[in-house]
Amino acid sequence: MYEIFQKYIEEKAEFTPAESERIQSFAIIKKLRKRQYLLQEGDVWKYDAFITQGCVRTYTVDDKGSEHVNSFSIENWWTGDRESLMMQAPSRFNIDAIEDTELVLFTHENFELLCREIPSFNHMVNTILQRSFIAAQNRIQASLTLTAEEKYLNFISKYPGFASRIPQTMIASYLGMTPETLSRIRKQTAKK
Amino acid sequence: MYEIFQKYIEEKAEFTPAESERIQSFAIIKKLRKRQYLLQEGDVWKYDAFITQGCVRTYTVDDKGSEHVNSFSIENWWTGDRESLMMQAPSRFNIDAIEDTELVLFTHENFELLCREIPSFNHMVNTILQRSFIAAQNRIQASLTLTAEEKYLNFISKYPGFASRIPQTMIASYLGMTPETLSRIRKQTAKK
DNA sequence: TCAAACTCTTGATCTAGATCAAGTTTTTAC
DNA sequence: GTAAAAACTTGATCTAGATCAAGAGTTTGA
Repeated sequence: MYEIFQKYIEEKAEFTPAESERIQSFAIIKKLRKRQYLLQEGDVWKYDAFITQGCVRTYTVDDKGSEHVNSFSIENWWTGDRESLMMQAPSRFNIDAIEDTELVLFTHENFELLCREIPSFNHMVNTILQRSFIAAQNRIQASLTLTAEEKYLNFISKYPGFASRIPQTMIASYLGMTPETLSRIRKQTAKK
Repeated sequence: MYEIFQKYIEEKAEFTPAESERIQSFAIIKKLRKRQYLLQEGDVWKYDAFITQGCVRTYTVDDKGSEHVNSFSIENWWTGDRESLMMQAPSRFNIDAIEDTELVLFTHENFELLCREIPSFNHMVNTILQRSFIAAQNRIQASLTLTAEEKYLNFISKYPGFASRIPQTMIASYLGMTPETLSRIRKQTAKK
């Protein structure tokens, strides 16, 4: 499924055939079965990972054993733990597959090499990072200003399609509320 | 106060004298009096802004007129609205000075030019962006997992010194709680 | 320098959402 | 195909933190 990644980068920037080949030469294809881990808490994350098919979640587990979902990533998105990658430190996060998933991985050394060698690749990566940062800012803003119901409505309007493929329990966790609260909200909003 | 910025970039990367001069040639020095705006909601943000002295806050105002503080930035940090900058769209944020403040501004065109011309500048900017993203992720994680008291303790341990120069009302807003709640938490924790 | 306007504190009360509990439906795995 | 395990729903009750209110500092600006 490398073609999906190929198509993605060609939409974002221009590459010569030689550059495309260079990029592909570093790509590692990885498949995950549903529930399989991509990263476990305590391990150091070493890749830049792009999803070509499927869906993963990034979450932490607290002292009481409850899970807190930090993010979902589906096809045409990136995943991983940037903090662990950058600091070369053990990750606080777990990442596992919600569905059978296919990814394209690059070791971070190779990824940085590509950034240095290919200006348009570097520029693309930078743009993606900026967008990720903006999305994170918006999520913070939402968590400060919205009620539980507004958070849910905001979520489904921002990510239509997610609600149908991700269990409600996980969505509730992502939104910072209990599954019971989400269930009641859904009942409420369905009426309207 | 350009020297403070000079010192900052030299700690982050290596620059030839010609490069340093090139960077400085684009710098705009800006001073803000306490309460003065750097950016008002509805305006398009056009700069990359570094604080050499002082402190600003970034916040939104909701329909009911209440303010929600998104972030504080002090000397040796960057500020601005990346979303407005990137999309060239009116900002949802206000940025104003909590203290008399001095900044170094670059128009975004000049800033991008510097990124293209000077690889170490580009690399530095990229690193900063990555760190900002990581910080945003951590803030999301904290907002999902911590109680009000834990959020406050986390804040003062992460940003010692902030508590003494920023009004409590604003800190409460940043942490997503009311000033009354923060006041009570401070009373509680002072005892221990 | 002094009144007006903020800022912080403390108490009383309220409420959105959490927790606990139990039943129902859906998914999974052999 | 079916039993066990998850996932979801619904109701009853509880609680962290919000809201409302009022007094005590502190800052500010003419």
